[in-house]
Amino acid sequence: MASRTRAEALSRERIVEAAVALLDADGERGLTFRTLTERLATGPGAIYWHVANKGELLAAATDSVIAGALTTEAVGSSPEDEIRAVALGLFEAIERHPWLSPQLALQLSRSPWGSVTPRIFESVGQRVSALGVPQDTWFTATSALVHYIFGAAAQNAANSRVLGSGVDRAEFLRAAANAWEELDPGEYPFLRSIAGEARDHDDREQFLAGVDLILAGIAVAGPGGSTRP
Amino acid sequence: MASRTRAEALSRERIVEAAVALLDADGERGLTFRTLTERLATGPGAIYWHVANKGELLAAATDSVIAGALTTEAVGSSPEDEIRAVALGLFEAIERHPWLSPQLALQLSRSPWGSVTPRIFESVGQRVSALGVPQDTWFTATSALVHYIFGAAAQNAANSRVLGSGVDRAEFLRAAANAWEELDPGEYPFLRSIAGEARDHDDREQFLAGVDLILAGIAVAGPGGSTRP
DNA sequence: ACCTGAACACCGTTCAAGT
DNA sequence: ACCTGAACACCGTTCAAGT
Repeated sequence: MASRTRAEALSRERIVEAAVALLDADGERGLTFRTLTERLATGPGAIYWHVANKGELLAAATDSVIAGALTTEAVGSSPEDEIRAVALGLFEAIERHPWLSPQLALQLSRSPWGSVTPRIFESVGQRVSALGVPQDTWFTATSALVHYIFGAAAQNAANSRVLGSGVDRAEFLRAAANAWEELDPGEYPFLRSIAGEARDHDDREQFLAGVDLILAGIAVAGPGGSTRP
Repeated sequence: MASRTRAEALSRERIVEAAVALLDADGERGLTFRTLTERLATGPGAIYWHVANKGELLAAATDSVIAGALTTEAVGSSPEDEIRAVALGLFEAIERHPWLSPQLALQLSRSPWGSVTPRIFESVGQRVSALGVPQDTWFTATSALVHYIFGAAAQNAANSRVLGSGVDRAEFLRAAANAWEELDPGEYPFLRSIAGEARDHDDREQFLAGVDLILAGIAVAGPGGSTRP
């Protein structure tokens, strides 16, 4: 214990930084107060002096990574392109840090007024408000975009996690498609029908197609108000 | 212990049923093997005979509730109306069982090829394929709808959970809107601008507006292919 | 085949005590 | 003000033993 050199004074930032490293290395089960104290060469009490509990620590780790992903915004020519860039930035952040997706969902479902969700809503919402559609559609449009980004990125992260563990991508997609094709035709006609096209698709391309679909909806639903009869 | 009447033989269904009841009563922290064995008047070993581990139990509980929500489909006149009905059914299931939303996100991000996600994709996707848009847009369209449903419902469930604990709805919305209005105008111009309209809105109405927005996008993006230049 | 229940390894958190 | 580290309550899971 005395042999371990203490780098510098403990701080909230250093703790969050270490937490992110542990999460990146081993997922959520990799982050415990035991592993954290070992890495920081302290006791649990020291961490509790800077952080209220584990939930707050996870929230802070999530917030830190998301903030980083949102600041690297490529300035696009159009609001649409900027929205695509922000969406892709979040998509890639979740791909790099797969533990983010359950965590984002937890933040969303536990305290949507926390710091992470507002940050993302603000970033997307600013571009939505620049699209030139009526203000009363801004919130709905932003919601649709943000929720789609979270969900699609989560699903993609799950795939790449499997792929990360030494599985061939083509083989994985083939296996998944085959599994879908072997579903009961009476019960799962839809999944069977799209199994073929799932076999060879580009994840990023597919993701952006969804963003574009929602952008198209915003453009058409905007001027005319609701499309519902 | 001997005083407790054992209702009938233990089974996977009885265990899942008890798990749902515990989750409904106290959320995810309400379900432990201690509370479960007490409720079922057995030991942990008995439960492990029917269920592999806690993760599988949570997945089974989620699957059971979702299956119930999907079978109560109102047969609508148009595919659009049926999609709205399915969406609203899921929305209300998540509202009734708030523990569903983190759980659905977890299922999605851990094993999208599990039983819950395919079930929902199938139900929505069947209606999407009946919309008359080209087949190569089906998957994207279904993804956008499903992810939006999950995300928006999660956010709504978080709100109603706060409201459930004896907080007045109007007061809550006012407090949230006020909090948004007090954000740094330089950093959060968008959230500030929509704070007013958040003050009085109907949750279900708002949710369906998002579904309609995506439906509009499907209709317009469908025939012409991608809208991206 | 199905169930019992003590035991195990591990976890988040607390707190009196130090500096 | 900040840190130490033993201790506590609780958790999921196992397994030899029963029926």
